[in-house]
Amino acid sequence: MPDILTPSRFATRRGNRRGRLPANSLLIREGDTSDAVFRLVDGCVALSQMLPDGRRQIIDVLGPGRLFALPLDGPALCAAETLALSEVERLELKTVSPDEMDRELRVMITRAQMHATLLGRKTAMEKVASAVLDLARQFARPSRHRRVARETFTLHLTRADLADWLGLTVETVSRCLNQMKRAGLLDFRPTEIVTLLDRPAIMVAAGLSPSRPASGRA
Amino acid sequence: MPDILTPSRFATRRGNRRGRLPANSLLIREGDTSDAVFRLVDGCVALSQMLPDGRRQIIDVLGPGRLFALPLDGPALCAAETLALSEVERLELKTVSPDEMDRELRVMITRAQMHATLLGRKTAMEKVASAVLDLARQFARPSRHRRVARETFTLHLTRADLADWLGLTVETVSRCLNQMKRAGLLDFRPTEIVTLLDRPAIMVAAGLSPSRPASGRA
DNA sequence: CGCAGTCTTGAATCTCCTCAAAAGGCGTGG
DNA sequence: CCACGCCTTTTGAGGAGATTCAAGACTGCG
Repeated sequence: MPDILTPSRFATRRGNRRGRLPANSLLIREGDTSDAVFRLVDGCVALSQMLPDGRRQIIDVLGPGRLFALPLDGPALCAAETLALSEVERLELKTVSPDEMDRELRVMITRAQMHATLLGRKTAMEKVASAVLDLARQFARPSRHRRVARETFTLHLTRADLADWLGLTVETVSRCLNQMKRAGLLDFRPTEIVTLLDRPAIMVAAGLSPSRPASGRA
Repeated sequence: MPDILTPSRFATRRGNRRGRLPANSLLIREGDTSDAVFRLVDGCVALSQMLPDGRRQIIDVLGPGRLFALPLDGPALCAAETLALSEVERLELKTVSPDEMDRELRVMITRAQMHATLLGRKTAMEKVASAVLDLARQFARPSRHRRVARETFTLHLTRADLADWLGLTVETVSRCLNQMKRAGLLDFRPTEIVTLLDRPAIMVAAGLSPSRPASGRA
């Protein structure tokens, strides 16, 4: 169970605008409204919705730089929770430039559209491969060996998080990931450090031609 | 196959801002960019994406009043096509108030988020029931008998469109719809006029408590 | 060291898909 | 007006992919 940490409590942390939060902090509850937005400075945040019976869907996984908790019209505001130790900045709504808000809204839509195609039309394997590519871009670690360009990233999500993001079950996610590992497409030593060993093959597995961009941001 | 009708060709129709388009007109192709947006005055438009191998996902189904083809950052602009005889207004980007653009962006996000939950976490039956409720709201027909409040709407989508919207197959959509019909939840005489006979039961079938709003617009 | 939580793996089950065929609608043309 | 063809929809039977259920392995932590 995530700790609860509402926007107001967050705001009172030394009265300032910036805070460091442990993993699994619930920043926003579904249905909350507020006069502020948040910027993820470092770490990882997930936006999610729940069905009445407890089924969960993670709408988006955010990496450093993303804004969240933008005020939306409908009643369907997402819950937001950290998936890793994160640094979050609270911004008064009025202090955010319309341009920046706008840009974030567009990023959200673009990503939501791509994700809808993933959820509705891709196989389990394609979903997992697509997720790996997206996370590799958002959470890339500087490669230690400069010569071999091996992409590595920190997987902040648990299998359960991945499942809720991709519309699968934990077991299916695990099976796909290990299948890719056995096939030599990627590797994960501890479960949270993932290395892409064969990016073109992963792109094919994701249902993309090995060249296509597939980015969701500018 | 839809007729093609690019924004430029549309714009040259008598050089004016408004046009009446038959069903299955392709208004925007995936990847198009433009300096204008469109407002759906009457009819029905679907936004969709295709995977390289032809699988299609309908991102959203728009009813009268909605804006579409807003410029987005990423490469993932949707194709837009009419699903019915529609009246569409072309608006120069500069003439649209930022507020209105903003509002539409928020509607799109809210709906996209709800739809992600539907695609990732609902059963076939729940998906179809949810779709029926959404369409009933967007395409409600004035009820003839004022006394009995029977909701009726025009189903502009084919089974194939519904399938591509809900991440199902035509057959599954047909089976769910007919199952609801046999259970007395709804009726469709010609396939395109749908009547809600038992709204609470449909809401339950959609995975909602029978009271919850489930709206995606203000 | 041992417990709790996460992850992996296997076997059985089920939902939804695939394939196939028949039925219904609708416009065209005889 | 009916016949024909085309397209959409419906329905059935069988199969596949993902889920469910269940157990065991691994990891981190007190």
